[in-house]
Amino acid sequence: MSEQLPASPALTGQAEDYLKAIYELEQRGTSAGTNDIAARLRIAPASVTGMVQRLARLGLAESERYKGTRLTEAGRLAALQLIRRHRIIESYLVQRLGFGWEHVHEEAERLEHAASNELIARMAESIGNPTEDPHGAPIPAADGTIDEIHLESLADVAVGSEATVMRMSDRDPEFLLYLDALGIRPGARVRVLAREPFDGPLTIQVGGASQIIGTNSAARVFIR
Amino acid sequence: MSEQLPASPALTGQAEDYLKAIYELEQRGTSAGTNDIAARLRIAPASVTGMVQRLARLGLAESERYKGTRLTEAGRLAALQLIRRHRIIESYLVQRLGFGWEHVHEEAERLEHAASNELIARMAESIGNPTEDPHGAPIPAADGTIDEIHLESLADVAVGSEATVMRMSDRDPEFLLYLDALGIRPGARVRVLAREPFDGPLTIQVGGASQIIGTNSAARVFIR
DNA sequence: ACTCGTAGTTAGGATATACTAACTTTCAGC
DNA sequence: GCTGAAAGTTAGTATATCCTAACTACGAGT
Repeated sequence: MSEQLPASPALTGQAEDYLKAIYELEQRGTSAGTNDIAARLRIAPASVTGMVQRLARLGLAESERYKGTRLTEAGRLAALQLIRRHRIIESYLVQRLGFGWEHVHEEAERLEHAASNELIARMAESIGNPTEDPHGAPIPAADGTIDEIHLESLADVAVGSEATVMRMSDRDPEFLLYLDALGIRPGARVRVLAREPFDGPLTIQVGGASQIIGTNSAARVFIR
Repeated sequence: MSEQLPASPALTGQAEDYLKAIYELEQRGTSAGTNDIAARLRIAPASVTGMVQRLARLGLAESERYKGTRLTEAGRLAALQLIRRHRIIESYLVQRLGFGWEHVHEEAERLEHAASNELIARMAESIGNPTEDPHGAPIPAADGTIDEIHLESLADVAVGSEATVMRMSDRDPEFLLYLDALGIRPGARVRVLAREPFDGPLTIQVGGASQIIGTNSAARVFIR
């Protein structure tokens, strides 16, 4: 009660960011290479090498020279705690403070390092302990349990079928605004009416309206 | 809307803390000496010298070698922005998330550096744009306007008179818990029934109950 | 199995903080 | 106006990040 630490005991915000980046890269299969991590955090690859070794020293990651980096169980836990904080903050900002879903990522990116466990617990409770954030991403439980499901993307839906929008990345405000304008958000039903040849754009039906969406965009929307 | 910076453009959290410390020291008359700042921030005096020079280079403070440090108008503004964030966060945590008033200082100390102006504005609005925080401290307006009033302390109240509790420091959870147990919080009416000689403890009446409080404690409670 | 291009690392430096130890100023009181 | 304690500064380090430039290792394709 009196000793609420921000997160893992004494990890810097930066180190936390690395853990999260590595976790997310591992998640999407792209085993976390130095360049991948660097790209994700928008820093130079040379900077990654050192931090990754530090994380290894702390027992949070394992890295073989010239091979990739993997999180240890401890590292995974720490990453999931951070992700939990991030997603609860996002949800809270949308539900209790009227933020648009396209803005909350940036805000959460900063707050996730400063919020105590108690604050997170209270925010979560205030919005009914949700299991998904506003972009459809699952929120890890306080003990690190999480339901990472593999979802197909809208780009892979067969012409004529219908799907439910489940999830999209939270990182790009412009993109989220675009999706919102199309009516594409978690829970929306989408029917693919047509697909142009040579990997061309899709014609889709969302909430009665017919829309065109490019392959790149469709590939970033996950459905079931 | 899209470019909400945390505070002053590109000040580190540490620099912000120095500004706040200097502001608060100036406020209580104690013109901000190197040792005063060091004590407030719990760092070595030697560390202060460098930062103070940096703040001077940034146009936020003026410091003469071996004399004290004063904020410039720009520094004062930046400090007030930070204080505004701090006090709004404290108020929000108490009113909307059920925190006890004794815990919010610590939490706000971290969040104040991470919260965007938009978040602060939304929090403030959610709780009706209060003008005082839970400890009775005035909340600066967004433009830096503030009502710093000099208040007398409970230790100075004449025996037999009654006063309204206005304010106390937010920094010491134990002390706040103690005050709370006595029924002393902003708005409470207190009557001084007796004062022991030689600067001795006061007997006070709060909400019907009669209590004893030491001079040190009474000196930290401000009334009108 | 050789050879590049890509991925990754090391070397060397910069910035922001903080610390301790040693030195310098100031100023209050004789 | 001297002097010693308190206040403040400088010097030298340390850590955590980050960067650029230069070098090395790996592995895919001939």
